[in-house]
Amino acid sequence: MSIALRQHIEKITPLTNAEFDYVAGMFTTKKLTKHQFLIQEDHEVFNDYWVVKGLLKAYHTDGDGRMHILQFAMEDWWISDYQALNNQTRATIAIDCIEDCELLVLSRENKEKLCDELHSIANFFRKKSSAGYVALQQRILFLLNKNPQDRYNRLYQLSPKLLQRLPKTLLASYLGVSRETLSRLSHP
Amino acid sequence: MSIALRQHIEKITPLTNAEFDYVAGMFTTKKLTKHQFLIQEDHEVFNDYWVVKGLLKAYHTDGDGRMHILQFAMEDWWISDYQALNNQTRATIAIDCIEDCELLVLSRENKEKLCDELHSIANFFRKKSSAGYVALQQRILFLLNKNPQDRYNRLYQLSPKLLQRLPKTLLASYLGVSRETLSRLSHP
DNA sequence: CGCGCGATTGAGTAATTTCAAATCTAGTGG
DNA sequence: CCACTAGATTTGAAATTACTCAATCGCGCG
Repeated sequence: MSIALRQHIEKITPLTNAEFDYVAGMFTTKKLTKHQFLIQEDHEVFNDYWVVKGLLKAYHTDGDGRMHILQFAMEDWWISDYQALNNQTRATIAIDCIEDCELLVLSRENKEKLCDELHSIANFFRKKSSAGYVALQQRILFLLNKNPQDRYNRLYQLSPKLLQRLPKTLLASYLGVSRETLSRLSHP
Repeated sequence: MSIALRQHIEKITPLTNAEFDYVAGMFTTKKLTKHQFLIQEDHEVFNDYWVVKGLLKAYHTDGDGRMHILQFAMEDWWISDYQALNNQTRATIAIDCIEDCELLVLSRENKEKLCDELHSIANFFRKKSSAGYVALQQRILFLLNKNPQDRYNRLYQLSPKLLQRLPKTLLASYLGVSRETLSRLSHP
Protein backbone atom coordinates (compact mmCIF):
# COMPACT_ATOMS: atom_id res chain seq x y z
CA MET A 1 0.00 0.00 0.00
CA SER A 2 0.94 3.62 0.25
CA ILE A 3 4.67 3.93 0.80
CA ALA A 4 4.15 7.65 1.23
CA LEU A 5 1.87 7.09 4.21
CA ARG A 6 4.41 4.86 5.85
CA GLN A 7 7.14 7.42 5.37
CA HIS A 8 4.83 10.06 6.73
CA ILE A 9 4.14 8.11 9.92
CA GLU A 10 7.71 6.99 10.34
CA LYS A 11 8.89 10.57 10.41
CA ILE A 12 7.45 10.45 13.91
CA THR A 13 7.39 6.85 15.00
CA PRO A 14 8.79 3.62 13.57
CA LEU A 15 6.47 0.79 12.53
CA THR A 16 7.10 -2.88 11.88
CA ASN A 17 5.91 -4.27 8.57
CA ALA A 18 3.08 -6.06 10.31
CA GLU A 19 2.03 -2.93 12.12
CA PHE A 20 2.05 -0.87 9.01
CA ASP A 21 0.03 -3.42 7.10
CA TYR A 22 -2.48 -3.40 9.88
CA VAL A 23 -2.62 0.38 9.92
CA ALA A 24 -2.88 0.64 6.17
CA GLY A 25 -5.76 -1.80 6.20
CA MET A 26 -7.77 0.65 8.24
CA PHE A 27 -7.80 3.17 5.42
CA THR A 28 -9.94 3.29 2.34
CA THR A 29 -9.31 5.48 -0.67
CA LYS A 30 -11.34 8.22 -2.23
CA LYS A 31 -11.00 10.22 -5.42
CA LEU A 32 -12.57 13.57 -6.04
CA THR A 33 -12.37 16.02 -8.89
CA LYS A 34 -11.82 19.75 -8.75
CA HIS A 35 -14.74 21.62 -7.14
CA GLN A 36 -16.19 18.53 -5.48
CA PHE A 37 -16.96 18.71 -1.78
CA LEU A 38 -15.28 16.48 0.74
CA ILE A 39 -17.30 17.93 3.61
CA GLN A 40 -20.27 20.27 3.47
CA GLU A 41 -21.43 22.54 6.26
CA ASP A 42 -24.11 21.08 8.49
CA HIS A 43 -23.36 17.57 7.34
CA GLU A 44 -22.06 14.85 9.60
CA VAL A 45 -18.35 14.11 9.57
CA PHE A 46 -17.22 10.53 9.81
CA ASN A 47 -13.63 10.59 8.67
CA ASP A 48 -10.21 12.06 8.87
CA TYR A 49 -8.45 12.40 5.52
CA TRP A 50 -4.87 12.22 4.41
CA VAL A 51 -3.99 13.77 1.10
CA VAL A 52 -2.17 11.46 -1.31
CA LYS A 53 -2.42 13.88 -4.18
CA GLY A 54 -4.16 17.14 -4.87
CA LEU A 55 -5.07 20.33 -3.06
CA LEU A 56 -8.08 21.21 -0.91
CA LYS A 57 -9.34 24.11 1.13
CA ALA A 58 -11.24 24.14 4.42
CA TYR A 59 -13.30 27.25 4.97
CA HIS A 60 -16.16 28.82 6.80
CA THR A 61 -18.75 31.00 5.12
CA ASP A 62 -20.00 33.82 7.31
CA GLY A 63 -23.37 35.51 7.49
CA ASP A 64 -22.48 37.92 4.68
CA GLY A 65 -21.50 35.07 2.39
CA ARG A 66 -17.81 35.74 2.75
CA MET A 67 -15.48 32.82 2.74
CA HIS A 68 -12.70 32.54 5.32
CA ILE A 69 -10.08 29.92 4.73
CA LEU A 70 -8.96 27.99 7.74
CA GLN A 71 -6.58 25.61 6.09
CA PHE A 72 -5.24 24.33 2.83
CA ALA A 73 -4.12 20.75 2.48
CA MET A 74 -1.83 19.28 -0.10
CA GLU A 75 0.19 16.07 -0.34
CA ASP A 76 1.04 14.61 3.07
CA TRP A 77 -1.40 16.82 4.98
CA TRP A 78 -4.32 15.71 7.10
CA ILE A 79 -7.63 17.48 6.79
CA SER A 80 -11.12 17.24 8.22
CA ASP A 81 -13.55 19.25 10.31
CA TYR A 82 -11.98 18.19 13.59
CA GLN A 83 -14.54 19.94 15.71
CA ALA A 84 -17.29 17.91 14.10
CA LEU A 85 -15.21 14.74 13.93
CA ASN A 86 -14.14 14.84 17.58
CA ASN A 87 -17.46 15.84 19.03
CA GLN A 88 -19.69 14.03 16.60
CA THR A 89 -21.46 17.24 15.75
CA ARG A 90 -22.35 18.73 12.37
CA ALA A 91 -19.71 20.37 10.26
CA THR A 92 -19.22 24.10 10.69
CA ILE A 93 -16.73 24.26 7.88
CA ALA A 94 -16.76 23.05 4.32
CA ILE A 95 -13.92 21.35 2.52
CA ASP A 96 -13.64 21.14 -1.24
CA CYS A 97 -11.09 20.37 -3.90
CA ILE A 98 -9.00 23.05 -5.55
CA GLU A 99 -7.46 20.34 -7.73
CA ASP A 100 -8.39 16.75 -8.49
CA CYS A 101 -7.68 14.77 -5.34
CA GLU A 102 -6.74 11.36 -4.15
CA LEU A 103 -7.28 10.73 -0.46
CA LEU A 104 -6.80 8.10 2.17
CA VAL A 105 -9.82 7.87 4.44
CA LEU A 106 -9.65 6.96 8.12
CA SER A 107 -12.95 6.69 9.93
CA ARG A 108 -13.32 7.95 13.48
CA GLU A 109 -13.88 4.38 14.66
CA ASN A 110 -10.76 3.08 12.97
CA LYS A 111 -8.72 5.97 14.23
CA GLU A 112 -9.80 5.34 17.79
CA LYS A 113 -9.25 1.63 17.32
CA LEU A 114 -5.73 2.19 16.04
CA CYS A 115 -4.96 4.55 18.88
CA ASP A 116 -6.23 2.04 21.41
CA GLU A 117 -4.33 -0.86 19.93
CA LEU A 118 -1.10 0.73 18.80
CA HIS A 119 0.86 2.80 21.09
CA SER A 120 2.93 4.20 18.32
CA ILE A 121 -0.11 5.39 16.43
CA ALA A 122 -1.59 7.05 19.48
CA ASN A 123 1.69 8.86 19.88
CA PHE A 124 1.78 9.72 16.22
CA PHE A 125 -1.55 11.48 16.36
CA ARG A 126 -0.72 13.07 19.67
CA LYS A 127 2.43 14.59 18.24
CA LYS A 128 0.72 15.60 15.03
CA SER A 129 -1.99 17.43 16.96
CA SER A 130 0.51 19.13 19.14
CA ALA A 131 2.54 20.24 16.14
CA GLY A 132 -0.66 21.46 14.50
CA TYR A 133 -1.45 23.44 17.62
CA VAL A 134 1.91 25.13 17.50
CA ALA A 135 1.50 25.93 13.82
CA LEU A 136 -1.83 27.60 14.49
CA GLN A 137 -0.30 29.63 17.28
CA GLN A 138 2.25 30.93 14.84
CA ARG A 139 -0.47 31.83 12.41
CA ILE A 140 -2.34 33.66 15.15
CA LEU A 141 0.75 35.68 15.97
CA PHE A 142 0.92 36.80 12.36
CA LEU A 143 -2.75 37.64 12.22
CA LEU A 144 -2.50 39.61 15.46
CA ASN A 145 0.23 41.97 14.55
CA LYS A 146 1.55 41.67 11.07
CA ASN A 147 0.57 43.63 8.02
CA PRO A 148 -0.48 41.96 4.78
CA GLN A 149 3.00 42.07 3.30
CA ASP A 150 4.54 40.29 6.28
CA ARG A 151 1.81 37.69 6.26
CA TYR A 152 2.35 37.04 2.60
CA ASN A 153 6.10 36.79 3.02
CA ARG A 154 5.77 34.30 5.84
CA LEU A 155 3.55 32.03 3.79
CA TYR A 156 5.93 32.37 0.90
CA GLN A 157 8.74 31.23 3.14
CA LEU A 158 6.75 28.41 4.68
CA SER A 159 5.53 26.84 1.50
CA PRO A 160 6.34 28.56 -1.75
CA LYS A 161 4.96 25.59 -3.67
CA LEU A 162 1.56 26.08 -2.14
CA LEU A 163 1.46 29.69 -3.30
CA GLN A 164 2.08 28.73 -6.87
CA ARG A 165 -0.83 26.34 -6.89
CA LEU A 166 -3.33 28.75 -5.36
CA PRO A 167 -5.58 31.31 -7.02
CA LYS A 168 -4.84 34.66 -5.40
CA THR A 169 -8.41 35.07 -4.29
CA LEU A 170 -8.06 32.07 -2.02
CA LEU A 171 -4.72 33.18 -0.77
CA ALA A 172 -6.17 36.55 0.18
CA SER A 173 -8.93 34.86 2.10
CA TYR A 174 -6.41 32.73 3.97
CA LEU A 175 -4.29 35.74 4.87
CA GLY A 176 -7.29 37.75 6.00
CA VAL A 177 -6.94 40.56 3.47
CA SER A 178 -8.99 41.63 0.48
CA ARG A 179 -7.84 40.35 -2.88
CA GLU A 180 -7.23 43.93 -4.01
CA THR A 181 -4.84 44.51 -1.12
CA LEU A 182 -3.04 41.26 -1.85
CA SER A 183 -2.76 42.32 -5.45
CA ARG A 184 -0.97 45.51 -4.44
CA LEU A 185 1.72 43.73 -2.47
CA SER A 186 5.12 43.00 -3.90
CA HIS A 187 5.17 39.37 -4.97
CA PRO A 188 8.64 37.92 -4.77
CA MET B 1 -3.11 14.82 45.82
CA SER B 2 -4.93 17.17 43.54
CA ILE B 3 -8.54 16.06 43.26
CA ALA B 4 -9.00 18.79 40.69
CA LEU B 5 -6.39 17.25 38.42
CA ARG B 6 -8.08 13.88 38.64
CA GLN B 7 -11.42 15.38 37.75
CA HIS B 8 -9.78 17.23 34.92
CA ILE B 9 -8.30 14.06 33.44
CA GLU B 10 -11.38 11.99 34.06
CA LYS B 11 -13.47 14.37 32.00
CA ILE B 12 -11.73 12.62 29.13
CA THR B 13 -10.61 9.23 30.35
CA PRO B 14 -11.23 7.22 33.52
CA LEU B 15 -8.33 6.28 35.81
CA THR B 16 -8.00 3.71 38.54
CA ASN B 17 -6.80 4.91 41.92
CA ALA B 18 -3.45 3.30 41.33
CA GLU B 19 -3.11 4.89 37.95
CA PHE B 20 -3.98 8.30 39.25
CA ASP B 21 -1.54 8.01 42.11
CA TYR B 22 1.13 7.07 39.63
CA VAL B 23 0.26 9.98 37.39
CA ALA B 24 0.08 12.44 40.24
CA GLY B 25 3.49 11.31 41.40
CA MET B 26 4.96 12.55 38.15
CA PHE B 27 4.06 16.15 38.93
CA THR B 28 5.78 18.60 41.18
CA THR B 29 4.32 21.87 42.36
CA LYS B 30 5.40 25.44 41.86
CA LYS B 31 4.22 28.72 43.27
CA LEU B 32 4.79 32.08 41.68
CA THR B 33 3.68 35.56 42.55
CA LYS B 34 2.18 38.20 40.31
CA HIS B 35 4.63 39.48 37.65
CA GLN B 36 6.99 36.52 38.01
CA PHE B 37 8.05 34.70 34.87
CA LEU B 38 7.25 31.05 34.29
CA ILE B 39 9.08 31.04 30.95
CA GLN B 40 11.28 33.72 29.42
CA GLU B 41 12.05 34.13 25.76
CA ASP B 42 15.23 32.42 24.59
CA HIS B 43 15.36 30.21 27.64
CA GLU B 44 15.03 26.44 27.52
CA VAL B 45 11.66 24.91 28.29
CA PHE B 46 11.56 21.72 30.30
CA ASN B 47 7.98 21.45 31.49
CA ASP B 48 4.32 21.55 30.76
CA TYR B 49 2.24 23.30 33.41
CA TRP B 50 -1.26 22.85 34.71
CA VAL B 51 -2.82 25.76 36.54
CA VAL B 52 -4.18 24.89 39.98
CA LYS B 53 -4.84 28.50 40.85
CA GLY B 54 -4.12 31.86 39.34
CA LEU B 55 -3.92 33.49 35.95
CA LEU B 56 -1.08 33.72 33.44
CA LYS B 57 -0.42 35.09 30.01
CA ALA B 58 1.69 33.70 27.19
CA TYR B 59 2.91 36.29 24.74
CA HIS B 60 5.40 37.19 22.10
CA THR B 61 7.14 40.54 21.96
CA ASP B 62 7.80 41.74 18.43
CA GLY B 63 10.62 43.82 17.01
CA ASP B 64 8.88 47.06 17.93
CA GLY B 65 8.47 45.97 21.53
CA ARG B 66 4.78 45.29 21.15
CA MET B 67 3.30 42.44 23.10
CA HIS B 68 0.96 39.97 21.40
CA ILE B 69 -0.92 37.62 23.64
CA LEU B 70 -1.20 34.08 22.45
CA GLN B 71 -3.01 32.58 25.35
CA PHE B 72 -4.27 33.17 28.85
CA ALA B 73 -4.41 30.31 31.32
CA MET B 74 -6.46 30.09 34.44
CA GLU B 75 -7.58 27.23 36.70
CA ASP B 76 -7.70 23.89 34.88
CA TRP B 77 -5.77 25.11 31.84
CA TRP B 78 -2.47 23.82 30.55
CA ILE B 79 0.22 26.22 29.48
CA SER B 80 3.76 26.15 28.17
CA ASP B 81 5.74 27.11 25.10
CA TYR B 82 4.84 23.96 23.21
CA GLN B 83 7.02 24.74 20.28
CA ALA B 84 10.05 24.88 22.51
CA LEU B 85 8.89 22.00 24.68
CA ASN B 86 8.17 19.65 21.77
CA ASN B 87 11.21 20.45 19.73
CA GLN B 88 13.65 21.09 22.56
CA THR B 89 14.39 24.52 21.21
CA ARG B 90 14.54 27.86 22.99
CA ALA B 91 11.36 29.65 23.97
CA THR B 92 9.94 32.12 21.48
CA ILE B 93 7.26 33.22 23.86
CA ALA B 94 7.27 34.39 27.44
CA ILE B 95 4.82 33.39 30.12
CA ASP B 96 4.27 35.35 33.29
CA CYS B 97 1.77 35.62 36.09
CA ILE B 98 -1.10 38.08 36.03
CA GLU B 99 -2.07 36.88 39.50
CA ASP B 100 -0.30 34.81 42.13
CA CYS B 101 -0.17 31.27 40.80
CA GLU B 102 -0.03 27.70 41.94
CA LEU B 103 0.99 25.21 39.29
CA LEU B 104 1.48 21.52 38.76
CA VAL B 105 4.64 20.85 36.80
CA LEU B 106 5.08 17.95 34.39
CA SER B 107 8.49 17.56 32.81
CA ARG B 108 8.84 16.55 29.19
CA GLU B 109 10.44 13.28 30.29
CA ASN B 110 7.64 12.43 32.67
CA LYS B 111 5.02 13.37 30.13
CA GLU B 112 6.56 11.07 27.54
CA LYS B 113 6.97 8.35 30.14
CA LEU B 114 3.34 8.61 31.15
CA CYS B 115 2.23 8.54 27.54
CA ASP B 116 4.36 5.49 26.87
CA GLU B 117 3.16 3.63 29.92
CA LEU B 118 -0.46 4.62 30.19
CA HIS B 119 -2.67 4.34 27.27
CA SER B 120 -5.31 6.49 28.88
CA ILE B 121 -2.87 9.33 29.45
CA ALA B 122 -1.62 9.19 25.89
CA ASN B 123 -5.21 9.46 24.78
CA PHE B 124 -5.87 12.24 27.25
CA PHE B 125 -3.12 14.40 25.82
CA ARG B 126 -4.05 13.45 22.30
CA LYS B 127 -7.59 14.61 22.82
CA LYS B 128 -6.52 17.71 24.67
CA SER B 129 -4.25 18.71 21.81
CA SER B 130 -6.91 18.08 19.27
CA ALA B 131 -9.41 20.14 21.24
CA GLY B 132 -6.83 22.87 21.56
CA TYR B 133 -6.29 22.79 17.82
CA VAL B 134 -9.98 23.25 17.22
CA ALA B 135 -10.12 26.12 19.69
CA LEU B 136 -7.30 27.89 17.88
CA GLN B 137 -9.09 27.40 14.56
CA GLN B 138 -12.09 29.16 16.00
CA ARG B 139 -9.93 32.00 17.18
CA ILE B 140 -8.37 32.27 13.74
CA LEU B 141 -11.80 32.52 12.16
CA PHE B 142 -12.57 35.47 14.40
CA LEU B 143 -9.27 37.14 13.70
CA LEU B 144 -9.74 36.66 9.98
CA ASN B 145 -13.05 38.29 9.54
CA LYS B 146 -14.56 39.79 12.62
CA ASN B 147 -14.39 43.36 13.81
CA PRO B 148 -13.24 44.24 17.33
CA GLN B 149 -16.76 44.29 18.72
CA ASP B 150 -17.51 40.79 17.50
CA ARG B 151 -14.21 39.52 18.83
CA TYR B 152 -14.90 41.02 22.20
CA ASN B 153 -18.40 39.60 22.31
CA ARG B 154 -17.16 36.14 21.49
CA LEU B 155 -14.64 36.16 24.28
CA TYR B 156 -17.28 37.49 26.62
CA GLN B 157 -19.48 34.56 25.69
CA LEU B 158 -16.68 32.02 25.95
CA SER B 159 -15.39 33.03 29.33
CA PRO B 160 -16.92 36.03 31.01
CA LYS B 161 -14.99 35.23 34.19
CA LEU B 162 -11.71 35.63 32.38
CA LEU B 163 -12.68 39.10 31.19
CA GLN B 164 -13.35 40.28 34.68
CA ARG B 165 -9.93 39.22 35.86
CA LEU B 166 -8.03 40.85 33.01
CA PRO B 167 -6.70 44.39 32.66
CA LYS B 168 -8.15 45.83 29.46
CA THR B 169 -4.73 46.43 28.04
CA LEU B 170 -4.05 42.70 27.99
CA LEU B 171 -7.44 41.93 26.61
CA ALA B 172 -6.82 44.33 23.74
CA SER B 173 -3.56 42.63 22.95
CA TYR B 174 -5.24 39.23 22.90
CA LEU B 175 -7.98 40.46 20.59
CA GLY B 176 -5.52 42.12 18.27
CA VAL B 177 -6.79 45.68 18.67
CA SER B 178 -5.38 48.78 20.30
CA ARG B 179 -6.50 49.50 23.83
CA GLU B 180 -8.11 52.71 22.64
CA THR B 181 -10.25 50.81 20.17
CA LEU B 182 -11.24 48.31 22.83
CA SER B 183 -12.14 51.15 25.11
CA ARG B 184 -14.56 52.51 22.52
CA LEU B 185 -16.51 49.26 22.23
CA SER B 186 -19.74 48.67 24.09
CA HIS B 187 -18.96 46.52 27.10
CA PRO B 188 -21.89 44.32 28.05
C1' DC C 1 -4.12 65.27 49.48
C1' DG C 2 -1.50 64.08 45.76
C1' DC C 3 0.78 60.51 43.07
C1' DG C 4 0.65 56.91 39.64
C1' DC C 5 -1.40 53.75 36.69
C1' DG C 6 -4.96 52.16 33.90
C1' DA C 7 -8.81 53.54 31.22
C1' DT C 8 -11.13 56.86 28.40
C1' DT C 9 -11.81 60.54 25.04
C1' DG C 10 -10.57 63.49 21.08
C1' DA C 11 -8.51 64.62 16.75
C1' DG C 12 -5.76 63.67 12.97
C1' DT C 13 -3.53 60.05 10.20
C1' DA C 14 -2.46 55.78 8.01
C1' DA C 15 -3.89 51.55 6.25
C1' DT C 16 -7.20 48.67 4.29
C1' DT C 17 -11.63 47.93 2.35
C1' DT C 18 -15.03 48.81 -0.91
C1' DC C 19 -16.86 49.73 -5.26
C1' DA C 20 -16.03 50.31 -10.05
C1' DA C 21 -13.68 49.69 -14.16
C1' DA C 22 -10.03 47.99 -16.95
C1' DT C 23 -6.86 44.32 -18.10
C1' DC C 24 -5.25 39.87 -18.53
C1' DT C 25 -5.59 34.71 -19.12
C1' DA C 26 -7.00 30.14 -20.06
C1' DG C 27 -10.08 27.34 -22.17
C1' DT C 28 -13.76 26.71 -25.94
C1' DG C 29 -15.65 26.41 -30.25
C1' DG C 30 -15.57 27.85 -34.89
C1' DC D 1 -5.15 29.24 -35.57
C1' DC D 2 -8.03 32.87 -34.03
C1' DA D 3 -11.91 35.07 -31.79
C1' DC D 4 -14.69 34.90 -27.77
C1' DT D 5 -16.12 34.40 -23.12
C1' DA D 6 -15.80 33.67 -18.19
C1' DG D 7 -13.07 34.06 -14.53
C1' DA D 8 -9.22 35.98 -12.28
C1' DT D 9 -6.21 39.81 -11.48
C1' DT D 10 -4.94 44.46 -11.41
C1' DT D 11 -5.64 49.40 -10.98
C1' DG D 12 -7.94 53.66 -9.44
C1' DA D 13 -10.37 56.51 -6.26
C1' DA D 14 -13.41 57.15 -2.40
C1' DA D 15 -14.95 55.66 2.02
C1' DT D 16 -14.26 53.36 6.27
C1' DT D 17 -11.97 51.61 10.05
C1' DA D 18 -8.70 51.31 13.37
C1' DC D 19 -4.36 53.29 14.84
C1' DT D 20 -1.48 56.79 16.86
C1' DC D 21 -0.51 60.46 19.70
C1' DA D 22 -1.96 63.53 23.18
C1' DA D 23 -4.65 64.98 26.84
C1' DT D 24 -7.90 63.99 30.44
C1' DC D 25 -10.26 61.27 33.73
C1' DG D 26 -10.89 58.08 37.73
C1' DC D 27 -9.57 55.38 41.33
C1' DG D 28 -6.74 53.13 44.85
C1' DC D 29 -3.07 53.84 47.92
C1' DG D 30 0.51 55.84 50.52
